[in-house]
Amino acid sequence: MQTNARQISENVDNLLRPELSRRPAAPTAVLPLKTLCSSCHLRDFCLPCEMSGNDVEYLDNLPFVRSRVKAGQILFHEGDRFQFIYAVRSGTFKSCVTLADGREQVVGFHMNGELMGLDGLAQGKHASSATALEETQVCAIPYTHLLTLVAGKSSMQQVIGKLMSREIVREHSLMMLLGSMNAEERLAAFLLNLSQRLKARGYSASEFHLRMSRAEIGSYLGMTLETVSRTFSAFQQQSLLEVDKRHIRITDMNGLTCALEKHLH
Amino acid sequence: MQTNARQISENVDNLLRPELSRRPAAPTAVLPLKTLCSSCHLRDFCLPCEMSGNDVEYLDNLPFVRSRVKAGQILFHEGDRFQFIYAVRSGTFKSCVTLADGREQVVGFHMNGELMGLDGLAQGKHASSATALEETQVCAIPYTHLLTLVAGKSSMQQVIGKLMSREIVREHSLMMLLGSMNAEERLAAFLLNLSQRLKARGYSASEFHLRMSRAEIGSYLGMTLETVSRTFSAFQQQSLLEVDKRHIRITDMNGLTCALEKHLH
DNA sequence: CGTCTTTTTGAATACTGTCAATTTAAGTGG
DNA sequence: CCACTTAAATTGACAGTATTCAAAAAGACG
Repeated sequence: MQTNARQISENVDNLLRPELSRRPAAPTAVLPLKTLCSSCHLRDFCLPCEMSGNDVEYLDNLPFVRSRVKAGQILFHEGDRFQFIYAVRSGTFKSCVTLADGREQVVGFHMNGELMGLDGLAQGKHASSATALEETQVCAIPYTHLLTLVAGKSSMQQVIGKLMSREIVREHSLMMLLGSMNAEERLAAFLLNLSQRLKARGYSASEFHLRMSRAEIGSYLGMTLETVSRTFSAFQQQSLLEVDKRHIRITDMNGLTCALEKHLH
Repeated sequence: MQTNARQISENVDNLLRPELSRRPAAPTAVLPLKTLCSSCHLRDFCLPCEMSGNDVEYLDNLPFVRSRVKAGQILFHEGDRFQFIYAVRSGTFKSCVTLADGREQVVGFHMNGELMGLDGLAQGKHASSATALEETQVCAIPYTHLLTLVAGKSSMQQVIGKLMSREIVREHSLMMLLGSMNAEERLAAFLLNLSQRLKARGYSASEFHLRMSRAEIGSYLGMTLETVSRTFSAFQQQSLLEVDKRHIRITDMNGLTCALEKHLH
């Protein structure tokens, strides 16, 4: 499972600061091709979002590195030194926190254009780990470079603050979900959220493939994998979904939305 | 319950920008006394924490305003325009998010030195509300002023990022709690966290008064007020605590810590 | 083609929620 | 100061939802 994750992280690091490099970078892990933020097809979802055109071109001076992470590999571990924030270019990640006794909790799923690693700033160490759920590509953005780049540019400083704040808001919703929803509401909220994010990226809102296992969904939603499976079956019986393993087709979007508010009489 | 909260917020605003004031500021709500960050007794917990001495003195130029909020009053509502971040000077707040159907979830309790309102940056509107649980005092720090003040001072920019990141990390723990702990573990985690924060502020770690109701604790921990009450009784029977309504005495700190890990065999 | 993992489903259990009654504390007003 | 009202907390009985344990089916992979 968790193979050369640190290796990759080091490779990214080494490319950025070759003078510190001890080992040659693994060519399979790093894509030397430089894509500029200003011309990136993800610029409306990623770091550049909410920036003015000028600011985005300013971002092009950022020495970030694109890197591949294969399914099951870990991009960064809990406790790793915080150096980069990562933007997902393609594929899906999960981020997890681990309890002393080994219990693991999925705290987020991340798809293209979304940022990971912002929780590392607090302690200078990552507070969660990020694992690829499929073949993925990420941009590793060196945080200190980003800081110096935006110094003085208050419009750009704001953007980073906003992105962190957005993460706080996102976690609020998840706490709401975990704290006061039943199994059906949780899964409905999860699917509708996924649907929206896919739609915003130009994919179908009603038909998609889950990149995560029942166990991972369960960990994220605070329930067991069996309950996740049963709830999928229940939705199918209510003719809200068609489920075939990880392939989902939402046949009654309104009905699913109602399942979110079913709790009240 | 929720009386002149917006009023107070406006008063703070008006004091800072008197040219916009329509109504005189309520003198009971605002304390004109200026306390400097550099000489504040909370500087090690609040905004100045992790700043160098020079930077803290720089903070003294910040035109923040101290304000009183009485028990039950709301400092800011969900959806209010984001202008200030608030630092608790004394007393306790809860912050809540509300679902469309009216369900409310407590997402945090805040005591002296802790910041509130950072979630408002994302949308320019507060994503949660803050309600005083007792007689309180807060410093209202105008965010745009703070931004201009730290512009160019990268060491100070960092601090704001760290504070937001810390909030993300804090919410991770709560998600862990809500997602994978049972009632006893949740209450134990809550009490131990409270105990630590009180201790850090020079109060007793083992004996304290809860400022929040059973219902508020329950909302925060994702359980009903009855279960909270029963779990308090259970801890009392296990001789971990002595409970008298809201007065708590932890008689077996180790035992309580063990209750956090009881879930494993 | 066999092994391993993932998913589904069933049955029994356990935990927490719901409903209800009681106690205690805290105000309120005559 | 006391009767009255209201709110908060405790406790019991019961119901319901989700978990646990177990088994079987369906893919995925070498």
